[in-house]
Amino acid sequence: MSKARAPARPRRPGRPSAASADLRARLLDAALQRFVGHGIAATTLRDVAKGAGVTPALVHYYFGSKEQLLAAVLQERLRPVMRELVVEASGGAGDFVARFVAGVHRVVERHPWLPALWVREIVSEGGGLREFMISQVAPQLPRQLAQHFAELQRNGRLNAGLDPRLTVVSLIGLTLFPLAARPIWSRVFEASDIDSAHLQQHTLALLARGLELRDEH
Amino acid sequence: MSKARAPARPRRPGRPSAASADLRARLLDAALQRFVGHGIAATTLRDVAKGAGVTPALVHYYFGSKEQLLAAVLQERLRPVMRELVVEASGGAGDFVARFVAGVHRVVERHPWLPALWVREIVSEGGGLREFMISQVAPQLPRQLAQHFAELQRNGRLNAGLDPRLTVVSLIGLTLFPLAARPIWSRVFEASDIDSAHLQQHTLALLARGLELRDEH
Amino acid sequence: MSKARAPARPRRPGRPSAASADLRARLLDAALQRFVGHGIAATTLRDVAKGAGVTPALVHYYFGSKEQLLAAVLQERLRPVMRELVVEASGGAGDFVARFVAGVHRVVERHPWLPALWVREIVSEGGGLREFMISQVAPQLPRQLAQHFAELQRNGRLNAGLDPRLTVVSLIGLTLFPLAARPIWSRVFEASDIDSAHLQQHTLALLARGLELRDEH
Amino acid sequence: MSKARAPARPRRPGRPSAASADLRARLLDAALQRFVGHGIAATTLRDVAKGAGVTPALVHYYFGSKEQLLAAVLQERLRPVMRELVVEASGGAGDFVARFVAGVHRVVERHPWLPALWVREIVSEGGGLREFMISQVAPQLPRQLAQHFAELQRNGRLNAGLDPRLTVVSLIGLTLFPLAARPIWSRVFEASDIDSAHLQQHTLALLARGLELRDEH
DNA sequence: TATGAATGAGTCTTCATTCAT
DNA sequence: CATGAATGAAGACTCATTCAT
Repeated sequence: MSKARAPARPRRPGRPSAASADLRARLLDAALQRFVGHGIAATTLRDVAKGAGVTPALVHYYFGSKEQLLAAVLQERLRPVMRELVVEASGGAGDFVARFVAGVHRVVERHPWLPALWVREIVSEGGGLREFMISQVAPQLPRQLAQHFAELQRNGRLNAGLDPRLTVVSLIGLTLFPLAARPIWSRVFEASDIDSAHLQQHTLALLARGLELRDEH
Repeated sequence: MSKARAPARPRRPGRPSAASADLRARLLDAALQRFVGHGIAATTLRDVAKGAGVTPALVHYYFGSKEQLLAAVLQERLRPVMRELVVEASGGAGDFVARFVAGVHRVVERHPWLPALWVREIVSEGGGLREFMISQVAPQLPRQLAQHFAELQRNGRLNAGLDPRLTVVSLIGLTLFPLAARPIWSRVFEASDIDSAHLQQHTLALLARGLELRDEH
Repeated sequence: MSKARAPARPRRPGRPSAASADLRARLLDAALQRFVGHGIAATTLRDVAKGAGVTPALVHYYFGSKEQLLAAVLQERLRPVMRELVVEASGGAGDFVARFVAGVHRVVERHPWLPALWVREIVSEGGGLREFMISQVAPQLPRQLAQHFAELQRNGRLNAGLDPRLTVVSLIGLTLFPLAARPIWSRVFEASDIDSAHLQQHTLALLARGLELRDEH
Repeated sequence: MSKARAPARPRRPGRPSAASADLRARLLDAALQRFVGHGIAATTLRDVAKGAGVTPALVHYYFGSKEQLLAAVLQERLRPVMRELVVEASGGAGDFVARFVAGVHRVVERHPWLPALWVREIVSEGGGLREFMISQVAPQLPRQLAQHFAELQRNGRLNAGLDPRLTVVSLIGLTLFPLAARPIWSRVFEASDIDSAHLQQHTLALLARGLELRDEH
């Protein structure tokens, strides 16, 4: 992907028929699946084509280039899910964090591929989506959260020893990260008994005390 | 047809000359750097060679195969660092966690590439080192920590709402993960003011309260 | 590390276009020519490609692998010719041998590459086709011939000093072998005057007496 | 071998020490063994080196190039054996042929690798030794034999239907060739009972009648 | 005398891409 | 709208050869 090639001209046909729209969706799904399971860089058009039961030439024909296929997956598959993660930065402090944690779990339940993709392609150095994340998604949610935490702290309703910005990072490190790492700790601890509810409960138990959240009376 | 040969002769010379030992180290460094920055799967021998200023054939000559190059990097670069992470699972409870956090930071300061590699190749689905981690490294440290937490909890010295095993996960999600994601939050929050000490302080502030650690008097 | 893929997709298109069928045939011809002239092991895809005026990648595209190219040449070029060699093991004794010798010469006239390929890849130690020969072709013809000779011998119509099995070997050593070695004796004896008919006549003169074949009256 | 490379300068050291002469012999033996078993073209210097327990660089050092290694094997291993094949073209006619057949068998008994090498590298199209054979060895023996047969025929002591030159070819096709093909017919006919004596007897039985040899009274 | 280090060229194979149909 | 055919560039790996030591 990173190897520069001749720039691919945009190819999308004028107005896709119903059948073609279906096929396009299947291609995006197949691509997303490979991206999640094997990484963007390691995914070949042949892989995607095989996953969708079509020829590699077709995949190229629909998207013009591998790069544009990636862009399409981002815009049409990842971005909507990212939007679902947005949480109202309002309400009582404890309630707010609880809603965030529950929100992450709810989204992941609907899109179980999210944590894996997020870890590999956003958190990882040189991940294919990091730029996308920073420029398109991040400015909105994390900064809002950080500002909200800062305000709570000013009002004495957040543990004074914390950094509001790092608190956002911690929040993600305690929600999305454990979900991404689940295959590992599940095996290491033989923890097949830990389900989503159990995990949420643990996370909230840690955060409630750790953040010293105090709802306004 | 396939001209079967010995699969990959052990290439390391009996007693390498000084120059050769240097070069070997340079190759390992170059490989590690690419592994960290672009992923193991996406790293070609040509990349490594270019990074070390030699020909691809030489890389193959020194290690016999890409697979053995990876093995060498693991044994001689990653494994020693992993060993440094081990923390005495003893001492007062609060002290113990503080030592863990400080230990992670100390190791990462010496080996800044660790978090990135860890995220991509261990946490990521299908990461090249997950098996290495689970089979070689993991059994020791995480289980010890989990048992230690369980004991603390039985003695009423750990937040009763937590799961001892997930507490280990949380610990990592609050230390190694923020260090891996630093390039992101550093840019999103324009947080060039946050250094290692500041990050540790935040983490400990969250953990001290969150875990409700109580040292025995 | 090795990016496992399906080992070699069956590449032959469902219904090849006329042009593609032509090209495929040209590739098989080019491969056969190299196999005959330089040996299977020493033939590279580049050689075959150059012989057919295409790129090496195309050869791989058509056959999937060097191994499968060889298989195709065997099935579609060698096997049919081997079938032509089969001789009815019946009729009068002298007539039978005459038919065999004439048959070999007739086949070789049509496929002049046969003796050379046969010597290098079947007779030679480790030849690429020996297994193919022994398992696919040999069981039929040579054993039939040997049994026929044995029966003739029992009936007193074959030289009693011979071994029926070795007689088959002798038959080949007096027909296929001289044809394979022709470039040599042709040069050594400057024997450009010896044509196929002359050679057959010599062979039959030797065999008629040597085998002491007696037709039943 | 056939790929033209930079011409290798002759390297043989001035006067080899005893140890070096031993080593040289071991290298020649190892090379011959590989040549016989896998063919000249498929034999790498590494193969030879491994067979002799030395480094590939040493093989190259001793012979200057792969081509010169081959030349050395020819001169010092094959040529002496070829000389052993020479038969006095004299004596009674039947006796003469018997001596030839016995001679071939005797030589092969001492150098069992001869038939295989001969088939692959002399008889085979493009074989590495064909030129060597034609230019260095052939002129002597085969022509002498042909002339002898021609004389015998003029004197009515050889089957008049034969071609004296082709008779030489037949002689070889009935001796050296069966010995080379032995692994095949041994398996096809499950003929482990056929030993050298049996084979000679069969061959002589065929030739005695076939050639209609008549000793002068 | 011998060899470890090093390399350019070549091995098979895969990939994204183009294009005629 | 879709794809089989075709290819240049790159993938890991091997080889004969050179050269400093």
